Amino acid sequence: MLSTGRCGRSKLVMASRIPARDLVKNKGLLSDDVVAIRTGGRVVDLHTPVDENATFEVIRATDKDGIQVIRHSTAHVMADAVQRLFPGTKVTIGPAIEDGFYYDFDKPGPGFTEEDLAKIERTMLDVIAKDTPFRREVVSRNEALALFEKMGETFKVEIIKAIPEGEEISLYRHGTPGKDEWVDVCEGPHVPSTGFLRAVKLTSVAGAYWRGDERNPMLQRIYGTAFPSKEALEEHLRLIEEAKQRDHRKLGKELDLFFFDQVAPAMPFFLPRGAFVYNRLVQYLRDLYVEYGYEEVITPQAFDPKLFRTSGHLGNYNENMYRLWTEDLLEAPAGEKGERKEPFDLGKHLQATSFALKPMNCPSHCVIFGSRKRSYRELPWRVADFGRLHRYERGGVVHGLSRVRTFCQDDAHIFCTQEQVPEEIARFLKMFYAVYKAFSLEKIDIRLATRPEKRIGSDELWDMSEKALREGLEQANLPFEIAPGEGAFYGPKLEFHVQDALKRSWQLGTMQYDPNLPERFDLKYTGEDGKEHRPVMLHRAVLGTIERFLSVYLEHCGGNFPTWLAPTQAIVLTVSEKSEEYGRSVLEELRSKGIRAEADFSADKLGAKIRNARVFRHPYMLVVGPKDAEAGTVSVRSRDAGDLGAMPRAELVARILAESEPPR
RNA sequence: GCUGGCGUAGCUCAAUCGGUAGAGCACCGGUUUUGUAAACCGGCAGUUAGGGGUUCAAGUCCCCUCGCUAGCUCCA
Repeated sequence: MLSTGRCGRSKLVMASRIPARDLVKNKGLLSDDVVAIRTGGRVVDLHTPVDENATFEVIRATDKDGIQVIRHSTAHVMADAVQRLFPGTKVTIGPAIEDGFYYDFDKPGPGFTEEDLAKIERTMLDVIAKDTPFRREVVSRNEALALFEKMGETFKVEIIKAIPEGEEISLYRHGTPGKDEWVDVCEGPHVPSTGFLRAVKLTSVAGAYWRGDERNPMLQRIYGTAFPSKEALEEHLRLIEEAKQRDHRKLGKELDLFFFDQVAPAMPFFLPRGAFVYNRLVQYLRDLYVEYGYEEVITPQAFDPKLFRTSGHLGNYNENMYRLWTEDLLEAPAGEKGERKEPFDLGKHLQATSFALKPMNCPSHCVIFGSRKRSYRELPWRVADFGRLHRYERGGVVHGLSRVRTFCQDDAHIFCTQEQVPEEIARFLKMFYAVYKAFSLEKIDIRLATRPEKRIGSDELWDMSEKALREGLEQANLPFEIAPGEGAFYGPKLEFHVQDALKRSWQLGTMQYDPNLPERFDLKYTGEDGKEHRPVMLHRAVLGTIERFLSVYLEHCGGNFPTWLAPTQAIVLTVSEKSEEYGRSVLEELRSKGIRAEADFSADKLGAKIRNARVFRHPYMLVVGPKDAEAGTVSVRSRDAGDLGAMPRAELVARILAESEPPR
């Protein structure tokens, strides 16, 4: 079930086929760590019959594909253990995933508990200890259906029925035949025997919909992971622990950056230190906007719902919009001659009239564009907006700063001609890469998301828009992948997937091609030919939202903001209260030079002050005592470089100022 | 929204079977005057998220609401 590979020619060439194991053995390549081979473009395990003359390469337990084989095999062992411990539980699917595997179960009664996981894990270890081989068997569709119908495995029956006619159906068994054998319909591949599974761990349990559709019944999903060795598993668990330590919600509290309160669910309160970082990010972008030719506007917060009816958002995204009512809306408007045919429906009336908090900036920018006659000479017009947006996100999806109900995008729209699109994309990409380099986020994968099934606009229009984005990428000479059907309903988009220090990938910035809004707002410019033309609109954001970017960046840098972004760049620590006067003069000098400095003049011992300062991860700690006062120095301890020794005050000031601008 | 889990002082966490709500940090006061990762003493701090119920007795058991959380679904 790893993938839906094809194997339609098995009947014709049976005579010359041998198990992959024999093929590997014949070539003298069989060793303990071989779990599968790659041949004819697919991965098959050692149980699978292959052409005896096939060319192949071996896949070892430590190879990427080998680990997938191990994980999927572990999923089988887990399902075996679950069905043994919880009779009546039905199996569904159990694929290998990025960090491990899962298996979805239909369990009668209550779900699995943490204690259940421990029990299941122990039973799995028993199965592994018995080291029985995985056995592969090819059966007919009817044999497979009969077997799983008899077992009452209704989900498996559904899966078998969905396998296309003519495709080979294989079963995999492990355990002792006639005794404790376990069978699953499965395409493989699997490891040779259960004993190959040396390092397994169940991690969590959660609900998941059958076939990923929320209209379907919810199943119980158990997540686990497996590695070729105990050491690799431990390293993985260590990384998870590290990620927990860097969780931006934890760092936000520790560093006094932001917090949440029940009075405004999923809406962050930025404290002074967090607000500084937030504003510094915005300032950074504003500076780049000067360089890249953007103009910033400020637009209203709340709008007559007519605006969103024009844009098409009302109706489609009604349930995600915050609406405002005012006292006067609660009364029925006076009808014509005081007579009304239908009773007053307050709900409908409010829906029609109450203002909406803007969930995006684009409609306002269309209003601005359309507010007067425009010339082709004005294009491309790049209009930026740091407006506050609100979206009522469903309860289960909000998460720290990464998914909130009020946020700010580093939003801009580019109104231009069709011909200008590739050039604009290239220009955006240049800025995008400059920004991410400045944050040392340098591994970026680009995906071109193309037309989805549910969409508006003609195929010709989509052909043109997708071509424009593609040409932009090609012009910038950047590699990209296609994400078929992943585009927005109104146009294709570029997604930027950014990898952080812990090798996790995040989608942050975006660029979207939108031929829809200019149409709906009937936007026009006068061309060189004196005639009216429809402009094209590009939506784009570099960071995405400030909030989400901050969550990713916090975890990326572990709270160690670079000097240019740190809310406090240096903290003065006096050795004793006797040095307060000198410390104060250092503090004032730094501040007078525009350095963000603080001081700890408390009666704590120096060790305690250093410890406190380290918790806040200030880039510089400046120890001052009688010796420094005497020499006019500060003893500098750098967060990143350690003890730098005594330094003249002017030298320190120069050093910090040199680090106070973002890298370019 | 769905399936689980959780909610105790500003923070991190205790509280046995349903039997007097407690500790460290932070904060406030005092002692100490310190040279590179936590000095010492004392004090303040709680409608145990909110509401209802069971019970002689509820932080603990049951129900509802709110919030958080792991996933699922969603993300214009």
